Amino acid sequence: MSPRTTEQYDKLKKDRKNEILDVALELFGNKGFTQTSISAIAKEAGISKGLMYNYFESKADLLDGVIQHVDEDTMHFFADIMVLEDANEVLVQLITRTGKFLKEKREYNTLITSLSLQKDVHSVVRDFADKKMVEMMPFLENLLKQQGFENPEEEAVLFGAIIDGMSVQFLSTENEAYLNKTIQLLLKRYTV
Amino acid sequence: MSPRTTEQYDKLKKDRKNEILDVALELFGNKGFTQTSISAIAKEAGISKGLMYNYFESKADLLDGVIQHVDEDTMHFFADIMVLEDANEVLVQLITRTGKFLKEKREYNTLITSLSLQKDVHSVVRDFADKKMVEMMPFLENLLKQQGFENPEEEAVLFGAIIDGMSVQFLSTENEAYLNKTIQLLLKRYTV
Amino acid sequence: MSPRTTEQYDKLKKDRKNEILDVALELFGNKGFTQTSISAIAKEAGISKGLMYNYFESKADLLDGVIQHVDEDTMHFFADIMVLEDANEVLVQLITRTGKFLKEKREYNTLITSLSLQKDVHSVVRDFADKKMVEMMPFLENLLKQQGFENPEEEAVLFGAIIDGMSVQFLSTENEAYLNKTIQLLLKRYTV
Amino acid sequence: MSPRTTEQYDKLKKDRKNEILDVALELFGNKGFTQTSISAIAKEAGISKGLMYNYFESKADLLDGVIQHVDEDTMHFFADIMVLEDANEVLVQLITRTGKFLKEKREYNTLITSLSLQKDVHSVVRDFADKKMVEMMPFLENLLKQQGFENPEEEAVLFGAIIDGMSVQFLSTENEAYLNKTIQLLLKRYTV
DNA sequence: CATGAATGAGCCTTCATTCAT
DNA sequence: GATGAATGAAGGCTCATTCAT
Repeated sequence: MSPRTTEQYDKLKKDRKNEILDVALELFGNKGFTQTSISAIAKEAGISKGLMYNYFESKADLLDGVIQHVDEDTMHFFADIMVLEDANEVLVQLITRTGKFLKEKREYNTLITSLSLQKDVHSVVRDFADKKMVEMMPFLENLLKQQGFENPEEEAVLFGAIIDGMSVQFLSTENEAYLNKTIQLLLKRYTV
Repeated sequence: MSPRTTEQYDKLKKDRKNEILDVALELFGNKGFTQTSISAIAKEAGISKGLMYNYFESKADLLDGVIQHVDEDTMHFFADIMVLEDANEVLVQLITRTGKFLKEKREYNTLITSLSLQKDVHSVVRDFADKKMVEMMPFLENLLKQQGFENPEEEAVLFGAIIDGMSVQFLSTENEAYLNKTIQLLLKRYTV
Repeated sequence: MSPRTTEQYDKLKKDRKNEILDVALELFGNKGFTQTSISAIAKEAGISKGLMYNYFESKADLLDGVIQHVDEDTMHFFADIMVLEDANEVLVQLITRTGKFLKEKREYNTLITSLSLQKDVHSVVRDFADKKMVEMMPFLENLLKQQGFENPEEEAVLFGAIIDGMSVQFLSTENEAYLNKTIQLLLKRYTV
Repeated sequence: MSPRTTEQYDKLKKDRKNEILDVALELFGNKGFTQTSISAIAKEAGISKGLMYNYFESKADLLDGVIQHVDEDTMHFFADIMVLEDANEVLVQLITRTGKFLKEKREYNTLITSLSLQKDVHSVVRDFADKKMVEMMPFLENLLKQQGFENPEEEAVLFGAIIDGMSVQFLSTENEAYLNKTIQLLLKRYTV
């Protein structure tokens, strides 16, 4: 009889939006952004094509939404590492959580990696990549210095490359055993 | 006015095919496979759209062609390394040539990496990746053993990860200086 | 908290309806009927899309409403002219009020003119145009006869054409100065 | 066996293009630009929707094409009037040819008038309207002066209004008899 | 009475592929 | 062998209209 309250609407809308974002992430991640049609996402989400545009202004906007949505999760994933005092413990967490992150958010990582390989990358991704580099490297360097490495700067470069290589290998092959193995080796070399 | 000989025709056809493949690689690599239209390739190659189908059955077939075409180049790139006797020299060549390969065949590497991240990957790419893994690792292990590494198997895994990480970093950022730096570090660590 | 009386409701409903009609007229007139969406009207009127259908059965019905709504105004605009006894005064009023009408109800006039140019015009507009012709011409003829014109029938045709030409020129160019100038010329020629 | 020559292609393409332009003009003129879909034009022209884009880049481009196409005709319609020496003869031609132009190019005139009533008018139409005003009025003034009118400037304004009014009346009602009548009155008043 | 989520048809446009010449 | 006109199936997006609440 009476219309829904604003709160009810907001809740409903947010839930549905999240559902769409989840479906979109799965398809974008597995098939690629361009290869995934709005229709496919709508069908998978069980809604009409038109309704998609009630939640997102355009396909590009949906992509933004997907990335930001997971970015929040990502923060949670690594947030409390920064506050740890022991450098060794930070490295342990960094390595193991990266593994967990890759497994649990595989579609997201695949999507981001794919996008980063394209020339006309959405600014969101480019910004993200830049930030990662600028913020991460000095932080890493400092950790490795505390671990007693002679050339922490050089070691940080190699460490970063191993992480990225391990990631792309896992995302390409989905070989979880090999990922676990590489993580063990990282722990062995960089932590005690 | 005399008709061309069969050989001349074959030569012409091969040249033209190679030109198409070159153009296709450039566009596929920079814009992505899906984002590149047959029309665009034809126009860039200076031929008609229809003629494209004289050389390739479909867009997918063209992609196969592109990959195989560069694969031959790739072989040449690394072929004579295998016959070297000195393990150190092999590693030096392997590392430096990988750098050269990334720079000179950037579009190709971008294309392959992109494709390998997709679920519905063309079998060609999947096969290629598998082969790389199966053949490369034991070869690498052997080299590192000769270099005196205590755990050559483990070291091979890390070496491979660094190579892949370095690659994806370069392909994403196109930062050549950083690539060169990483190559130097690889040489420092794995060769004398 | 006491329920509103029926009268209050009716009043409220009428006010709201008029507001919708005003907004619709403005948008239809400036952007065109087809180019104006129900959503845009609802948003501009500050009500929900759904409520629009409480007042109007369809977009076409809303258009009907808009036209009839202004038609009432139009009557008021010209109503008391008819009762004037002096033919000269009637003409003066007819000419000057037409100018005022064009300026004050520009959107309406633009809308009507636009609609009248379309084949599949809503019957409302067609009827309106016919009526205007049938009723107006004899009335005009009579006036011009009283003003001493030798061929009042012919003069009425030209007079009507000037009015329509002046109108469409103003609606197209929005050049108010030129409109005023034409009005002065009309007064000069047809009144004393 | 051999492909068509460039000339053959050009001829074919031009013919087809003209056919599309004719159909588009008819539909745009009768139903309005926005109300006419590319599909409808293609169907009426007996070709596929996709082929439309082989001839015109977009719907807006097609509109441009339609307008320019008829503009050429328009020039021919009025071109040789300018060179006549006798002012009276020029006016006779101007009036009668305007009538002919309205009848023979009714859809075009309807389209142009419709477009000129919209705020966001395509620049082509706006330019056209401006030019008409700036070039036409002094020309008209001069003619009427030669015809012995006391206030040629004022008379030109009225003459122009009658032409425009007559036009919009005909385009709205399609009443050819009334158009002819108005033309006779114009001739009577402005020529001998 | 009032809301806005939801639908589905239709719109403009692109593109791989075919085919008459 | 070579051309580019032609097709038809999508794709992204808009919008009038309906309906559960």
